[in-house]
This record gives sequence, structure tokens and C-alpha cells, in this order.
Amino acid sequence: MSAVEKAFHGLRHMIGTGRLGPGERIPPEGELCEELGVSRGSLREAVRMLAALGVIEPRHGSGTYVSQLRPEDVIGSLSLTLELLPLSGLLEVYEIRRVLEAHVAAQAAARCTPETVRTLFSLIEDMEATSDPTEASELDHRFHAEIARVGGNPTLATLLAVFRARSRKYQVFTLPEGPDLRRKSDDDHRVLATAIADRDPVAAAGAAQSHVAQTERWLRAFMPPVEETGDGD
Amino acid sequence: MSAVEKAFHGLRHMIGTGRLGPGERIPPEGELCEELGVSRGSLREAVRMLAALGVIEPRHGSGTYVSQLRPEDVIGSLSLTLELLPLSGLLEVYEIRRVLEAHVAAQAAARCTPETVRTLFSLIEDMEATSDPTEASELDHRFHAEIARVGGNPTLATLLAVFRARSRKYQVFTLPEGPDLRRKSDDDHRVLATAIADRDPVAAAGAAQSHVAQTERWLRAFMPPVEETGDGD
DNA sequence: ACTCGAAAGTCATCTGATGACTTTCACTGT
DNA sequence: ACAGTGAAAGTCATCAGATGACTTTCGAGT
Repeated sequence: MSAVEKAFHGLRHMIGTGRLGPGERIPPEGELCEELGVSRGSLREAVRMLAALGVIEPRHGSGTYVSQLRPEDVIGSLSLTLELLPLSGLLEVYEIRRVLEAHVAAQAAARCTPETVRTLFSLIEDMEATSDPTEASELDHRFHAEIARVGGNPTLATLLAVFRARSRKYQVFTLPEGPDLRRKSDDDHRVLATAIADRDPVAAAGAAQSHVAQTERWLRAFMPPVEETGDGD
Repeated sequence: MSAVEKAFHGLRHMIGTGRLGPGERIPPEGELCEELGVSRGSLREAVRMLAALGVIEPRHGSGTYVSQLRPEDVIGSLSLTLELLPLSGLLEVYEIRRVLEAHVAAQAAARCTPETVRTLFSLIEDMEATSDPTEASELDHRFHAEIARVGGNPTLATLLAVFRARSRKYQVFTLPEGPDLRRKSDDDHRVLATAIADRDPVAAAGAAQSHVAQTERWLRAFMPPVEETGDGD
């Protein structure tokens, strides 16, 4: 086993066995180097790996701390890499997103409060009122994030936020067809918000699913022509 | 921006813009250090971060290569960290797993072939025949993996495999109640496989969902008594 | 009791040197 | 001409030492 791997697994083991708990500060570099039997350079590389994965968090001048180890912490690390995926792979992600958006919509319908309804329709009105595609995209994000929040599962809400962030990079609303797409999108939002307000989980799930499916079709339409070069390695 | 961040974002940008494509070898450390304006140590830390995230892959003596950038590549990185989550956070993950297992079961029911049916029932028979909890757990994994594979979305199959790997760490089948749990689990499997064989997506989804929910209840029952200390930061 | 500054502790970075592994290619023997 | 062998170049892996930057702590002074 290489030195970096030794340090990486050693640290992971300390956290996994509870020797280092969430939020706790880990020993300084010098001590860990001695205990793990690696140089500072190798240890630092292992620390960076765990930091990239959302497990620990170095603070310059203070020390290195274990994260809270909530699912959101480690899922957030996906946001750094998901945007590197080619569009072809992204469509598989969309199938997952479609299923999960439908689920949170149904959950939100079952749990929604009058205040939630007010918030959702307020966001819709702002969305319909603005002409700035960037602002519209931002409001769209907040609309879906609110539904996910009401759904009651922070981990799932984070996961969907990561998926959406990737989609937003495409900025479909800035295309020549943008206004048409936005009109259709706004309609979808009203149907979805109404289903939630009616506390109708089945209708909400259906509306959310077809909304995501619509976005998926747009991306398909605007993605570069399919390359039939089998992606064999 | 720190030196490591500079290198990290620089590399990520090269990959994101296509200057470095999937499978391609990236320039040697020396060149990248000069181009990015950081020392070798800082560059190596950035490389390790991207490697931990499944984006690049260093090969000793040969060079460092961009991964294929399939969704599975980056999702696989979660398997290193998901097992560090405390059980409380894991239950949120279970809700996601439940929804997605139901979806792949329905998909599998819609797409299944006679060969799939044979494979599934063969696995079930092996599962019922063995008395070794570890082997049973392994067969259970293969059973669900086969369904996910037939579901047709490799990304989703990988994601579910990661979730299951975390659950298997608990080894519920080795508990005193293990035999009872296994009997119930085996029944669930037969119901699920039958629904798939009948090409009945609705029944398959329901069976998968209740199977996961059952596992979830077992974990809840065996998890340490709930700590009511509100987890506010 | 409060403010300020020095000192200690810790992470961040750079430089240089050496080792290990892979790949390439010229050389040698058949 | 061909195959096998071994040396050499290229590349990543690791270590060691020194310096800088930032945070926290604590004591002196007001």
C-alpha cells in the first residue's frame, strides 16, 4: 500500500471507528505523520482527498476538523464533478432526477402548509414577471428547492439541488426559443403548485415528472448531434 | 485563492472545456506546475483531490489520465465516504433508496427477459439454500444488482450498489434474530421476482419498496436508542 | 474589566533530492 | 528478418528541510 493510501485509510478508519467524531479537531500534521508512518507531504495529500469528499475541513492556522458527516456534506462533493460529465452521461442522471422530483413533489403535497403555497405562487409570479433569463433560472431553482425542502428529506433536497445546478449550466432560456420554453415551463410550474396546494400527491408527482421530462427533451434537442462512435475503451 | 485551489480549478477547467478529454493523459507534473504557477506539492494535492472524486487517475510511472467521465466514475467516489455517515443520517438515504429501488424494479418488470427470470430465481434458491450469513448477503447483493442492471440505467445501478454496500456493513443477518429476518427477506425476494416475471411494474415497484422499507425498519430497531439532543450546530 | 500585542500553535507553500515504476527503443543473438 | 533483452528516458511517489501566513491564546498594560 502506498504512503498516501496508508494515510488515507488510516484517517478514514479513525473517523469510521468514532475515534474522531463529527466536528472534532484532528491531531496536528506532525503527530499524524508519526502515528501513520508517512511524511507530511503524503499526509497532506490524504487530507486533501478527504476534504474533497466532504469528510474533513482544514482551516488555515487553526487545525483540521471532521465535518458534521451529514449526508449533505458528502453529497455536496458531487457538485464539483457532475458538471464535468458529458451530456450523454447526464441523460442517465436525468432519469434519476425525474423519479426523485416526482417523489418530493408527492411528499410536499402531503405535507404542505398555506405558507408553502403562498411562497410557491409568489415565486411563480416573480418568474412570470421577469424578463431576465438568469433571474428566471434563479427563481426556478428556488421554486424547486422550496418543494424539495417541504418534502422533508434534506439529503434528497441536496441531491436534487446538485442535479439542477448541472442543468442550469446549459441556460436553455437564453436560446432563441427561450421565451417559448419559459412559457411552457411556467405552465408546468402552475400545474405543479396547484397540485401541491390541492394536497394531491398523485397529481403533483405526475406534474413534476412531466416537467423534468420536458426539460430533458429540451436538452436532448439542443445537445450536439449524437456521435455514433461506440464509446468502447 | 490558495495555490491548491488554483491548481484544482485550473485542472477542472481544462477538463470541463474539453482541452483534456476522457481517457487522455494530462501533461507531466513539471509542465502543469509551470503553466498553473504552483509548486509540485500543491499541484499534487490538487491531483489527489480530483482523483478522489473519480475525475482523474494517476498511474505510477506512466502518467495521469482523465477518467472516462461516466456518471458511475464520479458516483463511485461516494462509496468511500457513505460508510462514514452515522446511522441517523443514513435513514434519509434509505428514503432515496426506497424510491429508486421501486423505480428500477418497475423498469426491470417492463424489460425483463426469460433469462433474467431464470437468473433471479436461481439466485433466490441459492440464497435460501445457504446457511452462511455472509454468503447470503453476497447473493442478496447480486440479486438486487441484477434487477438494477436490467433496469437499464448504469448510473442508477451504481448509485444503488453504493447504498446497498453501506447497509451490508451492518450484517443484520448475523444477529440472533438473523434467521427470522432472512426468512422474511427471502419471501420478499420471491414476491419481487414473481412480479418482475409477470411483467407487472406496479406490483414490482410495490414489492421493492416494501422490501427496502422492511430493511429500514430492522436498522431502526437495531440502531442505538435515539438521542433527543437536537442536532443544532 | 477591557484592549492590545506578542508568542505559540497550526496549516500552506516552496525547493531540492532520491526512489520506484512504466514505457520505449536500440542492441544482441538466433 | 525476427524475437528477446537490457539499458535509458520519462513520469509519478516519497521524503526532508525551511519559510510564510493565519488563528488562537494569553499576559501585560491601561
